[in-house]
Amino acid sequence: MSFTIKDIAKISGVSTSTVSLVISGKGYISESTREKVQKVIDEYNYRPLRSARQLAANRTGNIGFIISDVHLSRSEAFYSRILLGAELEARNYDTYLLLSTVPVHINAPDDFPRFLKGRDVDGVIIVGSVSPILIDHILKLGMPIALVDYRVPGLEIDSIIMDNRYGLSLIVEHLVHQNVTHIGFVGGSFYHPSIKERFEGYQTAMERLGLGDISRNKNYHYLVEEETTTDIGSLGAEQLLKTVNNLQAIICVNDTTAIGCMNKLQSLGKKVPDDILVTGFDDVNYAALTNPSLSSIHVPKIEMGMGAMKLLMDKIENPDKISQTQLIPVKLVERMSSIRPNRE
Amino acid sequence: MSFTIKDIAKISGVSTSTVSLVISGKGYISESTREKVQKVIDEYNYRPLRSARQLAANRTGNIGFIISDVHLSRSEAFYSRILLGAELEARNYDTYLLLSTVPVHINAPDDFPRFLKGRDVDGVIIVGSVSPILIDHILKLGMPIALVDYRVPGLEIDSIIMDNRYGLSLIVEHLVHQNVTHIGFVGGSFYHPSIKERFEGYQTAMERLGLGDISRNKNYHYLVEEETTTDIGSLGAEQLLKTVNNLQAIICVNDTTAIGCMNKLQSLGKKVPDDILVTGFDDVNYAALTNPSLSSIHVPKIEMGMGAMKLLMDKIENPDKISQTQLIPVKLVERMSSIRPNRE
DNA sequence: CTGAAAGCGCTTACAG
DNA sequence: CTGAAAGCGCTTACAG
Repeated sequence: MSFTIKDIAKISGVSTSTVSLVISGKGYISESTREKVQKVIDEYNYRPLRSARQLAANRTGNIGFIISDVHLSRSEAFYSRILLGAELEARNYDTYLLLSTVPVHINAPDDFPRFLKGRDVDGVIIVGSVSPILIDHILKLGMPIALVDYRVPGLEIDSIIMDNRYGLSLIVEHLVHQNVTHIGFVGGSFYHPSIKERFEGYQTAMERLGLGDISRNKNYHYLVEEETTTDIGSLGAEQLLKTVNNLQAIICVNDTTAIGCMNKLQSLGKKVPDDILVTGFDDVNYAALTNPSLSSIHVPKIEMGMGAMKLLMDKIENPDKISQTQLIPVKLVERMSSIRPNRE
Repeated sequence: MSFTIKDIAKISGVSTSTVSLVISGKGYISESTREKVQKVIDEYNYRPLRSARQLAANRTGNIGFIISDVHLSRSEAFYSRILLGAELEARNYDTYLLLSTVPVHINAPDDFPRFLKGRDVDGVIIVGSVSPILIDHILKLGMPIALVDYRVPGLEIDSIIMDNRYGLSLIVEHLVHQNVTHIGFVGGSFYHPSIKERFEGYQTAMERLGLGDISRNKNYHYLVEEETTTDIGSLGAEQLLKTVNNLQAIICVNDTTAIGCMNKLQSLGKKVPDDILVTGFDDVNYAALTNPSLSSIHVPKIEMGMGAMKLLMDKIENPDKISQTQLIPVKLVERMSSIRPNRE
């Protein structure tokens, strides 16, 4: 068997309480004692047994990471970065992440993540939109939640969201500065707040720049009540081309749709950026690899994941803390797809 | 607080031992007692606390799932299905999967998954090729391993692999039956055994069908010491076209390279399948969505993940069991990309 | 087939 | 600042 806290205590000549205190960093320990004990711990490479620790401290040491199956498969490049960020931060808390996908529409309690049925996590991070039934259920369990890229207005839950409206205003300004004014928008279902905010950001920015007639013109935006896929991007491009004269640019609600959009434009004989400018949102890692490279709004995904983990652990340690919403800043990344040629 | 085993014992009028036995299904319990206790458990929706259980039984209840960062990012569609399979099976053992990526080349112990440093898993599943240093280290820890899509000859480790050679013979036969004989091969680094086996399968099948002169002709295959990406597929297509007269078909080592290959062929004005046939391997979920749809070798990924989990749990319960290698059968899926038009 | 009891390896008031 | 001791909620020989 491995060493236990008793062994370490005996070797160091102190009590197990003292060893425990040294490890956890809690309480007051004289510097000399701490050093003495720490030396023994290091020497024997001692690590406390998780399950014993958990049992005694009434913590599981696990955090649930929940995402809808549809989001994960549709925007894997986006959400997997958030998972990575959360995992990186989890290491600082000596916590493990338990990943679970859930159906978009929860029908039965059977669809809940199984770590919820046991008492196997101390809290959960939920990424993207998810059934209100699930959130309700977790709340009733009294379990802390941190939301990423989602919000439930009216509920007291920590959340981390990116500044979608601001991102859209950056794009619109970038285009208008190039004297591009006939700007279409391809979006998706408002079920996801980010999608809605991006569309609203488009409208607000257009109106602010005196292009309100365009942003309110039905022909200028193609929205579908579906998940944002490359297909939606293709359909949107086709549709806008059909209904709008003199279309100069298409703002896509995210990079995935932008890629579908560019492919469709090219297969219809329209060159990007020569004939039409295209932009995305999220700046997923393949955005720089498309041809032409895709202009996008950079979203710090890793940081969002880390932030969620921090918020959650903070909430677990201080249950009475007031919940907050963090708005993560974004920035424009100009690439080939949105640079108008021969501007001079 | 929640109910404990003591509460259940008191309510049912038995001892905690009996309740424990009912839950675990171990030992002999009279049917009537079992029913009585089970009823109370169901009624109060009792679930034993993991950490207590783990502490008492000296099990962590966790399994580590290790994959190299490069594999995961290159073949995400393939390996994520294996993860899903393992997760599905994990539920049957009431076990959680702890996911960790590792660098392809481990340099320092710091690169090891952190669940290895603690004693936080009962065993690990390793997917794809991984540094021998890591495997050595785990073996020294005395921790059971199950390998998926990888093998270390000479070591006693359970492994699950697909029948790569047989898959390749199916492809070659399928092509030759259509009177296609000028068949090239695009592959990757032999660091990964599957890649090597597929190439060898190609050679063996070609020779068996009397086309040995082709399979041994360097001009007929493009192999690079790199991860198999779409780029490799493009390069391979270009290269084979350049060096081989009358090229009729290209067998790609997996679907990813096949997609790069098809794109390149089309951009060079060659039609698939009219001018050249193309095949892949793995049958990832987007293989059916390419244009033309891609013929491939179907690999039961979910089943492989489940199988690995079973092998591993079996090994954990019976440490003296002899390790085995399971060869998973594969089958050809004929789609448009390999059907020669106007055969009649 | 079932119960009493020890023990798993920690944490945490409590006392000093 | 440190130690003795109780207790976390289970499992598992052991006895009967």
